[in-house]
Amino acid sequence: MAIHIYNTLSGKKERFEPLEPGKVNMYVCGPTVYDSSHIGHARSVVVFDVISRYFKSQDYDVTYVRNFTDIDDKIIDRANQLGIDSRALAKKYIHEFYKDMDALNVERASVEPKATEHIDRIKKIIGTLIQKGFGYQIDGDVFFAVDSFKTYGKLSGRNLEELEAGARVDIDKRKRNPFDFVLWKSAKPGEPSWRSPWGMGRPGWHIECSAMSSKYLGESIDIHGGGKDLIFPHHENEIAQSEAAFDKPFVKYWIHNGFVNIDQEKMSKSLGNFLMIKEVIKSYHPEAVRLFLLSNHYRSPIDFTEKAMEEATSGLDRIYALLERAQKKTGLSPETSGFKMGEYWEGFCKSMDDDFNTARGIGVLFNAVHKLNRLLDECKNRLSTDTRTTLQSAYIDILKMGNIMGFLVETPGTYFEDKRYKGLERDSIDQAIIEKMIEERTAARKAKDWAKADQIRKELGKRNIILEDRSEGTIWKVGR
RNA sequence: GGCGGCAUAGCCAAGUGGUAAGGCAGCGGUCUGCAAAACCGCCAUUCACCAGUUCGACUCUGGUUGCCGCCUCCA
Repeated sequence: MAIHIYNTLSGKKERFEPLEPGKVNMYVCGPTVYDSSHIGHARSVVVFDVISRYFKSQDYDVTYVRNFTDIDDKIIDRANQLGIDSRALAKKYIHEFYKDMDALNVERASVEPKATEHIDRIKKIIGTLIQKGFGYQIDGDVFFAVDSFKTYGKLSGRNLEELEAGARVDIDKRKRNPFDFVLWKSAKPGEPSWRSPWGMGRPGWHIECSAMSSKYLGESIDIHGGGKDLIFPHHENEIAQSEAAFDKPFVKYWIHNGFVNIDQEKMSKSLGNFLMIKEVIKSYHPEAVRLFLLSNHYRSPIDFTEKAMEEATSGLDRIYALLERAQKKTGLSPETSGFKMGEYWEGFCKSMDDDFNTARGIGVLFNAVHKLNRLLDECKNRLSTDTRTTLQSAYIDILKMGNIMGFLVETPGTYFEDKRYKGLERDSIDQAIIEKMIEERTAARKAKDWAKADQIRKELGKRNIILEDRSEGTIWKVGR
């Protein structure tokens, strides 16, 4: 079964055939580091993290490049505002990005290059573009002439005439065409700058990706990704630059993820409703965030709401509860090596092969959870060899699916313990008191003093403590 | 104005030209001292609306309505 990908360039799902068999070269636009990362960044990064993991699981040799834009107008503006050095600002937010993404269990990309470390290569490409007649210099600025690139607009499905009709771009009279974009920008006094044949300046936004992508992955690559908003103009401009400079198709498959809305509204500066990752993971388990982000198809918009997050949390609890139950009852081990993947893994792969349909994949995961719970209910005492094999197979499938989607990495014990601890902290509850009350209740139950037992449970309920009487003993958890 | 997307049960959400995955919530039951958890059963004769193609469409085509995104920095 081959992987099929929706390619923005063709507007269709296409069978994935890498340029070089068995290898995947993938470039994803990373953040401009002038502020903390928000939940929208999380979606993009998580989606491509899962795509990369899935390719690896299908035995592809993946080279994944995700850049940092660490020189840019916004960074300079913000740094000036704060009265600090723009390099220090960039460094700070790169550090924060890693902190957030580590918390979300995002794997590091193969290469994570920074624009400022590739200035020479950027200048070289700009030189080539000027020499080939695609770029022109005015004062200290260098522009790309969109009219010189015949297929300009092929990614976003626009043409220059249409664009001009509804033009709302800033009018720079020096440009030959309003849509010409800057390759090299002259520096104002005090701004970070590099020496160049066109004077002191810095790279334009788009050119860095052409430079870094070609350096680490080659002049033609398999996959280039990013948020939907990057299609125009950023990715359109990247195509123009790269193809004009190298005379080769730049990217075979373009993948774009949809937005995250907050309570049905787009995150925007005017609404001030940017939801930062560091804030979200204070309230919700990072794995629940991943489960939530992957519960819709990556191209669809997804609405971040408290309700949706609570549902994701319930779902995650359900899976961990099953894993715990399975381990305790049967001694199934999380060791996956040496076991063949079963029907659920197969179903999961089928979903993933269809344009990385994680939403369907999660359905398969819950089917497996359900099946295991049922089997565990049915055989209360002894397990037949057949049942055991079935159990082990489904169990490993679940872990493997979790591994691709980047959750279920904790042991159930740790997961629930951590959850209790956080709940206690949040509600300022004293654990010793809770446990003492539970002991009293256990004694009352032993004495068949149901009235007292129920009274204690009621008391605990008032403190948001929920009990479960299991055969091995009573366990407790903190409610939401 | 141009380009693109979406409309599936109370909510979220997959989906194939052949008759609607999954999750959350709800209801009935099993289990339990009672609960909780888990399990069993129920929960869209119907997929915005109207035409058309077809033996047959939620799935294809055309139109209508509604919502959203991009076109300006943005994941």
